[in-house]
Amino acid sequence: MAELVEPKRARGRPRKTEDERDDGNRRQALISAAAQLFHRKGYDATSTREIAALVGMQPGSPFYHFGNKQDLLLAVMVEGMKQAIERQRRACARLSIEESGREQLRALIRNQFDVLLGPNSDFIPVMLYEWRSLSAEQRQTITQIKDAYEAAWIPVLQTLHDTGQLQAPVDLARLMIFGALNWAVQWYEAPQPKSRGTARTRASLDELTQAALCLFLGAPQGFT
Amino acid sequence: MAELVEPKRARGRPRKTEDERDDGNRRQALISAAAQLFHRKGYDATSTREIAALVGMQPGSPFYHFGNKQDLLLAVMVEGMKQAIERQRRACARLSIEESGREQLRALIRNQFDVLLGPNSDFIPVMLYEWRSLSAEQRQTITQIKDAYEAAWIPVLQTLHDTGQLQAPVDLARLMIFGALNWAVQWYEAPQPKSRGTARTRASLDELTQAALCLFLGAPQGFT
DNA sequence: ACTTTTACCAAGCAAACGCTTTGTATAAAT
DNA sequence: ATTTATACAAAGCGTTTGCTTGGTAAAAGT
Repeated sequence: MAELVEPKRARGRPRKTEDERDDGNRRQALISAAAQLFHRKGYDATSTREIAALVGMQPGSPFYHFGNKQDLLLAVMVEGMKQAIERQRRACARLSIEESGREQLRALIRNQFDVLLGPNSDFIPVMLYEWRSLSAEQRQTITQIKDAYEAAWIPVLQTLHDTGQLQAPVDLARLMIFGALNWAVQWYEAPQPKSRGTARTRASLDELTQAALCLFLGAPQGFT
Repeated sequence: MAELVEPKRARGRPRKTEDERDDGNRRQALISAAAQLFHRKGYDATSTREIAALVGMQPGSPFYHFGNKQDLLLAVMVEGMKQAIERQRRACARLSIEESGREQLRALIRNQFDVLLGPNSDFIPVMLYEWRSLSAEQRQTITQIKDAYEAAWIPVLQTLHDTGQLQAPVDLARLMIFGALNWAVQWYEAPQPKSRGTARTRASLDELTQAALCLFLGAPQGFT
């Protein structure tokens, strides 16, 4: 957090070798700061001045890295989806081959909760709740990326539907399941690790995952 | 729609009899216009000038009826919840006594979709997606009203849980169910009544309700 | 007849906003 | 040694914003 403000970073032209180098970690700092503020206060209620201040820049400087405020918003979303897709890919790859449909769905749901509520989770909530502020073509861009992310869910839900574990139509089920999960950013508060007198215990992400599975598929049971 | 702009309404002091009169339909027009614009463009992206223009007022005039922009937002939400609670009350009252838990939930879900997506449905989406723009005390106000609205769901879900039709914990189930339903405002498009060549048929609110019931409770079945 | 209250209009103020422009220190490339 | 591209700082421009102020026509009350 303090690291973002202080370092008075290296200047001058970095080596732009054929693999195109590390490509500006100040730019990345702007994206992170923007994600944080967009998440906490919303896109319209966040000024570019605040974002600049959070990374220790002057008010006009972010516009060297981004053409305008909208482009910065798009960058936040693209960055978030890049991470989410990569994590989903790994979560699916971890599953042993021919795992049950229920366990496949569990892995997808758990990953979604992680992306929504886990550490470093400012990006995706911004994408979910601020996409109205994008231009039409920007919307098209992230819609494509989002479709690619959601595509992984369809075969899993189809299998569950075919085996009778999921009764609702697959396309509507997908939309409603995403709703149930995505809505958690509105109410979820992470459990405190060790506090003395907090009244109620807060649910962990594993408990949320379990509850979601029960809600959509019912209690675990043998084969039909 | 044209009615809002034209009439150059009656002036002068209305009779403030002991039942306090009809209380300003110009004020109501402002609330409706604000709901419409807040829903379409968001709170921050809507200026008070636009709201004034939509009802045919000058830029400063809304501030005669509302102390500030936030108060107008709160009025939109309170108005929406008032309607929603009244409709929910009527929907529950229509049910015959000792109806099954499943049918009670169906009535609640159907009403929720109506409130979210039916005609005159600008108010509640504004409440769901713009409550961050309220002050702390305003948030408290609508939280109380919302809790009263959601309270009707708890005994129904508890019954379904006790009879084994709903396996997930009641409190988490409630949150996730509301998520699944509320999220529909992000993707739902009403079905066109009579068009020639629209590719896919869009789901009706009844179909959505049926799909939601199947998703949460599974296929309908006899008694355990 | 007169006073009061309502419901605005007309005009504008101060602050904040996104963004542009100009200048400059630094470091890589030549 | 010189050039060139980077990564900003500094200043500010024009517009939009929420909101205020002062005035006023007309209905309602006395």
